[in-house]
Amino acid sequence: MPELPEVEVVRRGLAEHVLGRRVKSVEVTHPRSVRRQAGGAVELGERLSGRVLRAVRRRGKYLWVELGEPEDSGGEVEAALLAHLGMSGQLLVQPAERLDEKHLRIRIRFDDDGPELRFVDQRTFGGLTVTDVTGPEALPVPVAHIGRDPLDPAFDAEGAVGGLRRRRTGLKRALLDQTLVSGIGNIYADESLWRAKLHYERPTATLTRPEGRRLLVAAGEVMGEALAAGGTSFDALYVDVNGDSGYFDRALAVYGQEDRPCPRCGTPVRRAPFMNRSSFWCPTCQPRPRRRHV
DNA sequence: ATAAGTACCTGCTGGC
DNA sequence: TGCCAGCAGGTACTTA
Repeated sequence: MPELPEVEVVRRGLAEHVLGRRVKSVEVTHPRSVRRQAGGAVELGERLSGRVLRAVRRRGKYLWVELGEPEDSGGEVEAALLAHLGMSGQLLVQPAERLDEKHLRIRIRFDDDGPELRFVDQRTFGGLTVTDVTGPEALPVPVAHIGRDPLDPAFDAEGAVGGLRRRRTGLKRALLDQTLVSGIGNIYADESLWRAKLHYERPTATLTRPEGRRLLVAAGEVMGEALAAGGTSFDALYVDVNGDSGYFDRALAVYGQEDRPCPRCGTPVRRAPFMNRSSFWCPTCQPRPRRRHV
């Protein structure tokens, strides 16, 4: 469910509501939500309790909160609370007296007895872990292999174009692979390809440099616009930390728009199965590539 | 080494 | 009305 814009909305919400707060206790109500944590629920609680939540950071769809001590004032960070929302994860800031959500998986209480942080996740593909951070950028270990995303000021677009052209696969598969460019999921892949007028099965090896630049610019634009709209929500599964939905779904050109007119040319949008999901595209603006030599 | 297939979950919708 | 197949925003592991 959540792709970069939705995760960034959550990041901003956390920055607003949990920074500087000291964790009192952690309650795990579903083991799968901590399956990536060495030592499971016990170790998560031990590594989190007593720590103060510092900066909230994000790369692609990964989100983490740097952990500090009550007395320190922003020295070296060695650990972080890492979150991935998977397909249906939510991080909610809720008053303690609020009734538990049906799919509440992890609850984090704070010393100040203010609103608690809840991880709610219907499908349990997401999870929380406390991990060490590594390298000059202090990235959590599981994030070290994730590429920068198009909204990162240090994103290297030329490098990413070169990387795309070196792959031997289809364009959309390459966009969904988070190692080259991160943050793009099924919705924004289709929207980016539509903006750049490229077919999702275009072989990456035949992509020209200008086409590659166009695609990455489109990806940055569409995700930036979605962020400004508060993200995309089709239903209550994607919400910000206050439980509110975004409204970028109204601006989607092709995703979920089968048989509706392409906003650019009016041709009915098509849908086809792709990687156990769906791809949506305009057959006029994004013609299927003719088989050509590389 | 890279790319593709499969597994992991719950809940909702639509067709029969 | 009920049942079941199909589908949903993602990643990680295995296999070729």
